[in-house]
Amino acid sequence: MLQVAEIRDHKEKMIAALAKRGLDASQMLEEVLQADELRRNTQANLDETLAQSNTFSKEIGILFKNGETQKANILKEKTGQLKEASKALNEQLNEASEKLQQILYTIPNIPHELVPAGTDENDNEETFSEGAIPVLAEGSIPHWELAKKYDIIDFELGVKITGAGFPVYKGKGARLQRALIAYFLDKNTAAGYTEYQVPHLVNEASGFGTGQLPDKEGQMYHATEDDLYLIPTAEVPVTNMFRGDLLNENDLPITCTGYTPCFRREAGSYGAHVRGLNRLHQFDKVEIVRIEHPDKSYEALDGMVDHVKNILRELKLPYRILRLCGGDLGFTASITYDFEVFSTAQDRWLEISSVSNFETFQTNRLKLRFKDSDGKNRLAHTLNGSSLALPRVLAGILENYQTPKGIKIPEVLVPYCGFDIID
RNA sequence: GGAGAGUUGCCAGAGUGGUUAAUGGAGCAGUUUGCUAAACUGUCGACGGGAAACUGUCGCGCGGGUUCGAAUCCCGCACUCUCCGCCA
Repeated sequence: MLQVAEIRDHKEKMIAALAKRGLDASQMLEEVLQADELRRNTQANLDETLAQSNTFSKEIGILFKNGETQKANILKEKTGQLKEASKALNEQLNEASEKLQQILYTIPNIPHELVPAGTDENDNEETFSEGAIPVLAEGSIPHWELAKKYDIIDFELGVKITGAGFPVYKGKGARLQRALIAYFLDKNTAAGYTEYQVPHLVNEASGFGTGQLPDKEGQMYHATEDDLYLIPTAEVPVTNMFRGDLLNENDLPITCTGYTPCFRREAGSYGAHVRGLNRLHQFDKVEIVRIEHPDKSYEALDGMVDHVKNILRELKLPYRILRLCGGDLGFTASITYDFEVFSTAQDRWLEISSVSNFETFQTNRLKLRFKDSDGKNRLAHTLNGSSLALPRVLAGILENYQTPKGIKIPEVLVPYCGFDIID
């Protein structure tokens, strides 16, 4: 959620930046300013009315104490009028605040200056790539066929017990997945991130805090009986651990990592490009989250990008990094770098990580602040990234490491797996 | 699922209708100091007004109500804890 004060000071700049998302925000921002002014004026009126009423009440108290009942009764009548006025003003204030809130909820984050303008993924900017794309032997096949061939993932079984998009991992497939999770967590904790295990269901307030609600309500599974949501990413419970906190400046940065399953409804997307592990309703992910001082958040973002790079380098997977264009940028992000691994047998890139700086967009909703050296309370910056999303890394490994003899295991994972080939 | 108790600031904790949310602790800042510690002083938050000094309103789980006046009385809701039952 944007800060009204920022809109007041930098409206034109914001409009220009939001245009990169293909959004003409001039009217929305104008509405925000109008709603805000109405709210402030109403509050000024209300405050004045209440101040007078308070003064009278105190006087009445004193008059009664002194036994001057008549004088007290005269004042009582006056407060009656003030009370009616304040009631009406209070309603107006609530209405104005509500309206302001509603508009603010519909405005996405301001893209960072590095973000290119653009409408969709074709306008994303490749900033880096590494790792040779392997030349596969004759007869190489996509991962869903490999999964069947080596009996390591069963998609039909998942359909039987739940539905499409809920695969069952089996044998060495399950073990490889567990190995990846352990490996990712080890890499993250070695880099200084504190490991957490967090709830997989969250309440409504948490959904609002990180911005999944109210905009993307349909993306989350909702357990209506208890009014809880299945998490679409660990970002939600992890970031919300700090909701409402007022930190000291030297508490920053706070760095967390956690493994969770992620649940996404993603209704209405079927076809060849979502086959196999490409897109699922339930998948595993290891996430990293940082709460940063505003002056250091972009340095931290670069650090996160480097960290993910290192992991992919160790796994020896061919990958590239994209800076998302305005049109592809998520609602809450100011800037996002997507990591994509090349899926050789499918001849396409698969997104395996998304590293973003949200600046104050989330912390403004979360009321997550710190006290700076001047004693002022300031909103912190939040950042997060996947390190990494399991199914597509798995797909990348299966396809890129396939040989006529079987699927080789990346060297760094062998100690975690206890075997070096799936055959 | 059943019964009971509770919710006050960063934490602990007093406060059953009257001007100011007592007190203690933590953290932070300042003073003092060879350094550390100690001591002393200051410091709750939100939203407004003001160039600033300063200042107004609100906040005792949330929402209503009674009253000139509510942390305190009344109604509804949420959440937490304890015990019982069930249970990995």
